[in-house]
Amino acid sequence: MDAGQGPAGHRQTGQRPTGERRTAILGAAARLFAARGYRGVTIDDLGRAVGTTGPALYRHFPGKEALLGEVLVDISDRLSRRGRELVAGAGGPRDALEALLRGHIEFSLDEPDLITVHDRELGNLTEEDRSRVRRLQRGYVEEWVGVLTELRPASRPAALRASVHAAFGLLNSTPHSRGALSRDEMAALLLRMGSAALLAGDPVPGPG
Amino acid sequence: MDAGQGPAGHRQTGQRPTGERRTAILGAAARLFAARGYRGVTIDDLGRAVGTTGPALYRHFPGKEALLGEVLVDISDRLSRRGRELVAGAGGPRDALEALLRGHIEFSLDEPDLITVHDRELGNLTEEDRSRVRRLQRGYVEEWVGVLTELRPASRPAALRASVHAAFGLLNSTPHSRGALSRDEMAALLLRMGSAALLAGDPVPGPG
DNA sequence: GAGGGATGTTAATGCTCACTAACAACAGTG
DNA sequence: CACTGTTGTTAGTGAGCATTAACATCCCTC
Repeated sequence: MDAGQGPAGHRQTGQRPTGERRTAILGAAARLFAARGYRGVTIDDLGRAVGTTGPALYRHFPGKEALLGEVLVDISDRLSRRGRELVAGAGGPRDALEALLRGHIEFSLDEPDLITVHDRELGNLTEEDRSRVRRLQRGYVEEWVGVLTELRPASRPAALRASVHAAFGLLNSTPHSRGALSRDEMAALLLRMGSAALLAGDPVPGPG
Repeated sequence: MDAGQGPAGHRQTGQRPTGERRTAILGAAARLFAARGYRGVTIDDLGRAVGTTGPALYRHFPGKEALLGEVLVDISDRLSRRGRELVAGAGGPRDALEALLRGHIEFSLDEPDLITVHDRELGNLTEEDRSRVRRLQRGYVEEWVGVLTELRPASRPAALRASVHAAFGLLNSTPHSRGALSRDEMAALLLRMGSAALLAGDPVPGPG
């Protein structure tokens, strides 16, 4: 039915297996937006970062806003999808919580740029992209809230949601403490702290 | 030696007791920078927010950058000064930690705008302002680290520092969970979570 | 080897915005 | 009431920047 290739049917030199440039631009965008903010990065900066000039970007994306949109939707999508999978595959709420913590920590240690951009740049999105990202974020939060509901039945949903946001703040702090600890030490520390914080939400922690 | 008034020797109508306009501009700057980011706010926005036009701002500040500088230095200064006082007035490390937590929570609930701007806009500062802010922030962090050192003698300084940054992330999450809980409920929740997180830093929490 | 699509390049274009100029109002002081 | 300093106002001015136009390449297909 078709030639079996993606939208751009190139090969041979191995330079463009499919959308390599596109992916490179998205990566550079995440990195630069994290470092200098959306408004602090110009089209020319982005082009230069991937070895072309600025306007070449318009061959791959309709504009700067769309670029940011794609980056943010991608992060939110990966986080929420991962959360759903982890919870589904866990044995019980305790297991699920640890899996969520480990998953989020892995993400924040591997991709601090994406974490940084994640809710710093919501305001620069199209109305449509913004609501997409918000919906995905809400879904991810509710995944955590669902697990916490089983572990802290005495807490109201509003308190659980606030707890989850607070835990995200804790877990996402890695961009602020770069390099002091090894990756494994940092992961272990965040796991202990995050776990303790989330389970400390109830005024009376012991059994009902 | 002088007329006994500030730099602007006005009164009578009661409109400008001293630098009222100046203070209003700083407040508007904090609010608008928090909402839309430094680059997303124009001089005209700032003027309009305080009932004048944009260029009037230059009668009070040398430029937009100086405005941001003053806001950030002010926050950092208040936080670190407060931290020093609280620790000095505490009975022991346990007391001091609780005082630091309560103080920081109060600040973040009372001035979410300042918290939001605090480390989001460091990159837009003059080199000089940036290093001033960094020095103040470091002092504040070290205040916390000093207290934690007594409570968790088994932890290395790097781990303590990372713990403190993580706790700040947790405590500063309030802008993300607005209005769901009452102020007092939120304060209590953050105190429990922050305390648990900071004391959970050691692999083995018990004595020796 | 001509046609065509994908991808780049350089040169506009037009808007936004920080900052400056030139001028006005006004209060307190001699 | 002239004098002066403070604070505003309305028009520039010039730089930066996203986007578009017009024009090259290159590769693949026929």
